[in-house]
Amino acid sequence: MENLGQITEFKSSPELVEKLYQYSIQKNYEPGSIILNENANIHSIPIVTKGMIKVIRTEEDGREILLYYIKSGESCIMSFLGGLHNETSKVKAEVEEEAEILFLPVDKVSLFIKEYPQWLDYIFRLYHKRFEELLDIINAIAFKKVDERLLNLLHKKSALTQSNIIQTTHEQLANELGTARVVVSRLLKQLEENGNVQLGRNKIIITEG
Amino acid sequence: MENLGQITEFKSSPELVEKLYQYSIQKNYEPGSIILNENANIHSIPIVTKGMIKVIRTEEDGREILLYYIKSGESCIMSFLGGLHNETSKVKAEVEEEAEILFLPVDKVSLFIKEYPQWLDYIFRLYHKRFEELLDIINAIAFKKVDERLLNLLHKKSALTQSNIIQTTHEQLANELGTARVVVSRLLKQLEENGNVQLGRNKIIITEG
DNA sequence: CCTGCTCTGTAACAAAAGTAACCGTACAAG
DNA sequence: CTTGTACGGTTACTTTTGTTACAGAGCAGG
Repeated sequence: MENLGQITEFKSSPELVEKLYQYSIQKNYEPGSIILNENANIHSIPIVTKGMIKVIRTEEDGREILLYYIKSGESCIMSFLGGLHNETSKVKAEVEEEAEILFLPVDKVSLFIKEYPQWLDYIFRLYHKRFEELLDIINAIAFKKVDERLLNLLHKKSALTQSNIIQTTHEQLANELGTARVVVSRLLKQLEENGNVQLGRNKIIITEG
Repeated sequence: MENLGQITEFKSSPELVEKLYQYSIQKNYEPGSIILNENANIHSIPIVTKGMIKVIRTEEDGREILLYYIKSGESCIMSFLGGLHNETSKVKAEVEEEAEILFLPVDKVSLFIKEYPQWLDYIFRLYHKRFEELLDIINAIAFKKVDERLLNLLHKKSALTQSNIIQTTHEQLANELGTARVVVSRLLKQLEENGNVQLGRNKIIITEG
């Protein structure tokens, strides 16, 4: 998705698409860049047009947990509400894959809601999606064991990158799951023994499913 | 709150309030009633005008976890989005305190969005609130130990009922925290020894804070 | 006053996850 | 080639939470 015109809700309104491009500022980011920091003020909302971003919740002591990914064509809906209410961000957003992002000033966000019903539909759809993802996360951390969550995460990453080779470190995975590196190493070893994965340096190969 | 006109967003539009009453069906419920079941179809969204409702996420095996409370004047925003997209509910809603609820058909929900900006403001505000509550829940179950979460829950209940005497059973608390009864009993005993609470049958008295 | 029910207290044990410490190995930079 | 650093493997141990099982306490209804 390199063109906002491809977004379902926007197909019926080229005018909206044009306005979006007109009022947004485009920026490019390398993997690892921080788009949005916890407690940062929000002046504009990001719409991802290329690449992928991950949204992370952090605890004061530095521990983190992955909430969800923002894929191309999607926006960070938390920024949206935060911006609307003039609040600071409750999450951190980090670039996972080289990304191109449009930043739309919050005043335009509100304006477009009044003028373009498609824009509101878009926002609602994303809201809905994020809500469900958060519910899934809650179920996972409340009821699932770490090994199952780990395997799920690997599958999700595999699906996102459309490859069964995952480039990451145990430390990374531990952060995203909100646990410690040793735990991940231990469980990965088990998964390898069970034939679920094959381990390498900075690399995990999924050998089933 | 017995009157929708008292809701911040609605003060500027008595017309909207009138319409809400006109198109809604009012029902009354006893504590323990289930307003909305997981996987139920959503034809109308509930607006609580009296009492309190709790929203619960359940796992297939019967385990549950409390998400948040819907207080008087608030609505179940999950139903809203679910209704909009013609989906089934992902959560269960149970009456905590004797409640009076207005049910507004989903088609009216969409209609009002177009006609009354206040209605949209209301929806956005609730969305925002729920989102933050979900984030808090995630932080709690990911990073906090059960004893801390238990104490938090007790304080929350105390604040909601404006009383430091909490009427509940250990079983109840365990369900809301997504853990087992023995665990809660054990931790409550510890809290009692630490002087945080005083225990009785069907009753917990908070003795500090 | 007895009976049956629900609620609570405890013990003993198992499983899962967290923590600390240490070592070897791959890899990049010099 | 050497050296420093990041990464992964492993051990030993603690803490936390889950599980099972059972006994006593309070309470309502007959």
